Amino acid sequence: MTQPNCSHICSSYHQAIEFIGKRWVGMIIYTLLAGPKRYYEIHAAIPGISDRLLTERLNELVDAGLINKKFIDSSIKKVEYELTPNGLAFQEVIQSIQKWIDLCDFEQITKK
Amino acid sequence: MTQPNCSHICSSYHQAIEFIGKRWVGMIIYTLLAGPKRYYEIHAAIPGISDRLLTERLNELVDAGLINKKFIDSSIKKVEYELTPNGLAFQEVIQSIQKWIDLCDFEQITKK
DNA sequence: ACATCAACTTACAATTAGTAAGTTTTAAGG
DNA sequence: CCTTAAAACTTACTAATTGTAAGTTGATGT
Repeated sequence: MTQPNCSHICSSYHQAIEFIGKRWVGMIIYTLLAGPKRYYEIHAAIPGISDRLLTERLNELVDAGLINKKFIDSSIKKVEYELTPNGLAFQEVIQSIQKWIDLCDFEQITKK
Repeated sequence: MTQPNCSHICSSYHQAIEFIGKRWVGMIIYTLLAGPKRYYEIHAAIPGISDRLLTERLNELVDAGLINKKFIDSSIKKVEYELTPNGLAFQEVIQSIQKWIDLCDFEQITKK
């Protein structure tokens, strides 16, 4: 599977995992799996995230094509975010992470 | 799937994705899927990682129970790292990430 | 005995994240 | 309408994490 000096697959995997591993990205996508949400709803659903980082991560996710930003009633202050097909497809990654957590009792891992 | 105010599953998922999302963690596990490796071999297989962070991440992964550290010939300077069963199980997460990358043409996403 | 290599450490600079306060539209109440 | 408040950001600044580069320690090889 892995060549000593890794190439195409390895480097795109590297890029991908560093991108989706950026702080809060996983949680934001997870939250939007339940359907489109307003900015303040996402904020409320993710305890601990700050305005600054939420805005930044949302913009990055929009740039990456995983999220769409919609202005409701063409108003600047009524925004809705929703997953694109690529963002939705990420659900399967989340499910495999959840399976892995169950399998290896992750709570115990982080409680040391 | 997701309740408005997320609970047990959500928070362990959060912990898990923040942990595996820490810089280089994904790459280190990926590299060790090919079998046990010496410190310098892991270092060589992951372009860009520094000594400092490699040591730090390896220690964290050992603490989390995803990697075993073995001293060869009981020498301090001959070390081998290998995945534990929990670490190995992470392979399925990696595979789902790779499927997702193929599906959504990730190269294009990061090249903006 | 000397140089070299593996596996770290340490010190410090640069980047990224967290905190808190301020802005600007929009909507709602009196 | 005039004021207040909320949504969706910005900005300025502090704290934490990462990157860089050099140094340390204990084998190994010649």
